[in-house]
Amino acid sequence: MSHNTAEINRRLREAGYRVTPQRQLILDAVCKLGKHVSPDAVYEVVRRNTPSLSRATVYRTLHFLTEQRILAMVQMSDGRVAYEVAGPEPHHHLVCRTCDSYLELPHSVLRTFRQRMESQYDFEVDVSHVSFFGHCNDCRDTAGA
Amino acid sequence: MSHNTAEINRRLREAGYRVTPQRQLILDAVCKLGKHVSPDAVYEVVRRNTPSLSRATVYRTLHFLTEQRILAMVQMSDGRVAYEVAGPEPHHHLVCRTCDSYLELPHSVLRTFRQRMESQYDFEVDVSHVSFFGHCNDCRDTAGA
DNA sequence: ATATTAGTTGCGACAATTTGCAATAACCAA
DNA sequence: TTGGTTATTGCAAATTGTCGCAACTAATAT
Repeated sequence: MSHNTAEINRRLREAGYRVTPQRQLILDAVCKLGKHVSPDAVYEVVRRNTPSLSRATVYRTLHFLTEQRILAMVQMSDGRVAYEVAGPEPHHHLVCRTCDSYLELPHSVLRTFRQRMESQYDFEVDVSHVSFFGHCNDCRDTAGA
Repeated sequence: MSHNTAEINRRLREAGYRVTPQRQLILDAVCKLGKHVSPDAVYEVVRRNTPSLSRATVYRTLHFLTEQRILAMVQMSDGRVAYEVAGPEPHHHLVCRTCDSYLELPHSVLRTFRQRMESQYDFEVDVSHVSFFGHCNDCRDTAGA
């Protein structure tokens, strides 16, 4: 269990939201499945114990937990999204378009970029969990261009 | 008309592709609709003149013209994509999560970032038309956080 | 002009995700 | 513990985007 259930529940209730069995099941599933979990994978896991839990609830809950910064959403190269438990420090991803593997970047790599956008464009960039796409060392030779 | 039809047609034919009425209609529609056009908006426009033109063709053609670098694909904040006629120089976007407006950034802002990823991680970042999300000057006050 | 051939299209089915709405149940107060 | 309020769920339908395949047609050579 890589998340503090009691702490999370308190946060949700304080913000006026409810702690439901569905939300706990879905969070546990993401947690158990590890990094870059697809909505469908979550659905498959939770439905084993709770067949009545609907797909719509999975999607809505993943969004909700992301808004609450309990989960983080990661863009994959095919346009779909995956989720992971949000650590204390946000980080970024280099996602390979060919093999879908990824590297994690420290949050700091975008610090100066963010400051520049701030001062030059008055635009506040959301720099948590940005995905960059391209080709990893193994795939760049075969990928052409 | 912000694109050179004859030049584009020549490029396509030289690469072994065909210039079809559907492709021309779709390109004209993107052109006419301006920047950040959704696939559905394109579909609605072209079907007025050519009701038989299918949704699948719109999606396939937008992808195709993007691969040919005649169009550029832009990620919007809700995860969907929009298209625009690709200028000679690629550029990036700062997209506001609240009002969906956007600012354009010169291609050069990511040059050093790209070089850093290259040398530190052996990862070749695709830096054409990257979208960053956040809040523009008008929306940041009301957006909280 | 006509035939050839291979790139494209349209259709229908499918997969992925979102949304409206009525029923349910978490939370809080009494 | 009970009741009221309202956030949340489940269902089903609607959206959005993809895919396989047979029919079609743009481009080229004859």
